[in-house]
Amino acid sequence: MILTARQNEIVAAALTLIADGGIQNLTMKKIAAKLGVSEPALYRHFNGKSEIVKALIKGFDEGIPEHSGDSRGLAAVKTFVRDRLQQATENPPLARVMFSEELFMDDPEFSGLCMEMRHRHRARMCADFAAAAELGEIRSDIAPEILFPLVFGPVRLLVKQWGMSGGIFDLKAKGEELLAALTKMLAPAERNAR
Amino acid sequence: MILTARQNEIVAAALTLIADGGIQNLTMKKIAAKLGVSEPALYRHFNGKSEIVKALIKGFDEGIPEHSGDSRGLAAVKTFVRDRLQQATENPPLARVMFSEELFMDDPEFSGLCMEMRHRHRARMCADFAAAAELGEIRSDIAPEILFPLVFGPVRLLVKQWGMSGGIFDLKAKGEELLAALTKMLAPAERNAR
Amino acid sequence: MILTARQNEIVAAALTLIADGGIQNLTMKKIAAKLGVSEPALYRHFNGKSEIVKALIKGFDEGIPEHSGDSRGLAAVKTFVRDRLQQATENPPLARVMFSEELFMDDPEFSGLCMEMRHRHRARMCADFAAAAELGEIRSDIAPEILFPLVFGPVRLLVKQWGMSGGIFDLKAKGEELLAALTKMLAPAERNAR
Amino acid sequence: MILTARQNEIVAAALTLIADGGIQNLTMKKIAAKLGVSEPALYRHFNGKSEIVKALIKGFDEGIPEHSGDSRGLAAVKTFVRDRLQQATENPPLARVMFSEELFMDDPEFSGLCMEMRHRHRARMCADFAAAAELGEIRSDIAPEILFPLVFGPVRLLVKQWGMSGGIFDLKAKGEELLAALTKMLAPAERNAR
DNA sequence: AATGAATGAGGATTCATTCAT
DNA sequence: TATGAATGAATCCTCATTCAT
Repeated sequence: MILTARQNEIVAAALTLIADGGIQNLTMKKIAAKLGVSEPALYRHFNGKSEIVKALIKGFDEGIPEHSGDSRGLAAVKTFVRDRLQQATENPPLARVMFSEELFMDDPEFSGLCMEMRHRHRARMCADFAAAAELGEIRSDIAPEILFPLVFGPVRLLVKQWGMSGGIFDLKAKGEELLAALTKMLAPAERNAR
Repeated sequence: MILTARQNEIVAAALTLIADGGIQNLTMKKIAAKLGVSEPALYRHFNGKSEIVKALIKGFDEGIPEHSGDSRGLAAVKTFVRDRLQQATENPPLARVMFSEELFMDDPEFSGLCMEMRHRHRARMCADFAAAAELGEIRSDIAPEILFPLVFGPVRLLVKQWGMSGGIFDLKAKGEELLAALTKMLAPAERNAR
Repeated sequence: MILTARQNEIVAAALTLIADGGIQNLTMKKIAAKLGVSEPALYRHFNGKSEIVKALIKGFDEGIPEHSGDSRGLAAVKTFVRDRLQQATENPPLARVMFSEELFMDDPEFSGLCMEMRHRHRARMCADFAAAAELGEIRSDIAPEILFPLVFGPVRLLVKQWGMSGGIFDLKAKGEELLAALTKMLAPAERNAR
Repeated sequence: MILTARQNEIVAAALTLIADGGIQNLTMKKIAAKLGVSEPALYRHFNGKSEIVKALIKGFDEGIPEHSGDSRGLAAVKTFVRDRLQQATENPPLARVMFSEELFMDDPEFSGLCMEMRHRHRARMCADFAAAAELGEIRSDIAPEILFPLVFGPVRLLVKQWGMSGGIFDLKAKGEELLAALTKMLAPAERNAR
């Protein structure tokens, strides 16, 4: 989906508004005010409010490469995590919205979109977990579908807290601590023995 | 905080509405309709909408005993987790709201309430982690403040997914799987020991 | 009209409320709150809000003797003025309402009541002016119906300003200054010559 | 303050409504109905009800020249009075509202505005009274601050009665009678003179 | 004599959206 | 491409009043 410059401005304004005050704070009037234009002007660029929200949601996917490049297994998982942290760091409002599917979940129009994204990412990560286990990078006594919440639950919580705290701590540093701990915990039993 | 029967009905209706369609779906009109009364009737029982939301948020705390009974360390953490799962199972709408602080975060009136609760629970869990480490129940090479997201990130994610899926899987069973995995991962590296 | 003790309390509360915040501030809820009772309780004592307002308006007449006692002419006018100042001093909220017929004028139910009172007082004063002129107490080159606004316009303005200022100055003293000035101005031309 | 055509229509409608039924009668719905538009349409032209009332109050000042032109002393006072009568005659609803500060007094937002206006006019008149006394146009045995209520109390009462009576008499004619009487009463006591 | 619960009517305001210009 | 004006539907909330207790 390619957006015009104006469309990008609108989506960015919408994101900031949501980050600032939740979905309730996202009104056409406020978007227009943020851009310094009148409300009807927005309708030149989007068919309506939901189109804006949809563009915003789809924008989350941007910057998430479809494939993990040449990395595989544990490395691919870590890269994925680090990319999310990077994304949040670069666009702090995103951090407040990124993992708050419930914001959009209520509207059936958006919940499908969100679910599809979530499932896609999940499937990808599960494949990587399986590869990692096979490669002996991580312990194999935990099912991949359990590994997913084990790894991404903490990541989401961390990003959310960072967003809600207004970016009071160093997200990337804390993220690395988390990854280190996870690495330790997921290490194959033999390694523990060294 | 003791609520009258009618107040409890109102709060329950409000919870259902939020679970159904987010905060946006929580309107006085809809609460009234759910109870089969007129809107103004609600104002006999609560001073306004925010009082209802506040009562709802405070209600989360109910059923969460202040202290962990006689259990300590790891057992206390597990009990806390199981209590949350039980709470969600008993009151499914709660599962959709319980860990969605962002729903209320936008309103400064509620965000304080939520934060206080969160911090209280977190402090309690961190103390339990520290005790568990000291008792040798869990590994001691991970700081308690990292342990917290490591354990509760997955729990939150699981509960949220259960809520959003409409309770399609067995929350308690999946929760036990999660706890089992966490127990494994957090186990002290015996072969490594001293 | 004889009111019970409770009715008097209600009317007094109503007067205070109006003085405090205008007719808009007069609600059954606030009257009830001021008396520490529930709203329905008020309906035991008055048939409704308008009955309360009517009682209040009629109360203005209380303390205004039907006849000027044994005084006549200028003295009767002065007595009437002094009585009004006394009434206001004794019951400051009254000062904010006393001469604000427009407060009630809008409701046809009350405007009649007010008009009748006003006309009655006016007729009485005009008779006194005529007597005063005949007695040679005041100049006779000004028609009584013009004398009325000339004397009571200033009195009303004074009382109103006192009420609105929160009683910041000495109403009676200023009233005497006013009466003195009026006496001078109304003195028969011959007197001026002395 | 320059108002658009629509804004002027709205303010005029508001004035009529207040004149008709007091502040209680001033509702957005009724203003809208009077203009034949929907309620929300009003919000394109004013930010809210209080903005309308404020514009209305400020409008009172319009047509009141800041300075008394080239007239001074007694002439300036008379001009001011005649201007007020003219204003009322031209816009009868204004007559019912013009001197009813208590209508707005309850709302602190408006009472300040009204007081400022009143004080400004009063100061101006007092200066003119002082000048008149110095010029020997009026007697000097009455203090200017007493002269003010003496002159404007009657004027206000007259205008109010005219407004409340629905314009049943000739305001300007009665006003001239009043001015004539005041002129007589305020005339310096020539025979008394030094 | 008093209350708790309820209500229909109405209050101001905000929303996303449309339309003529 | 943008706007000013407008709107129907919805928002929360307050009003005076009634009724069973």
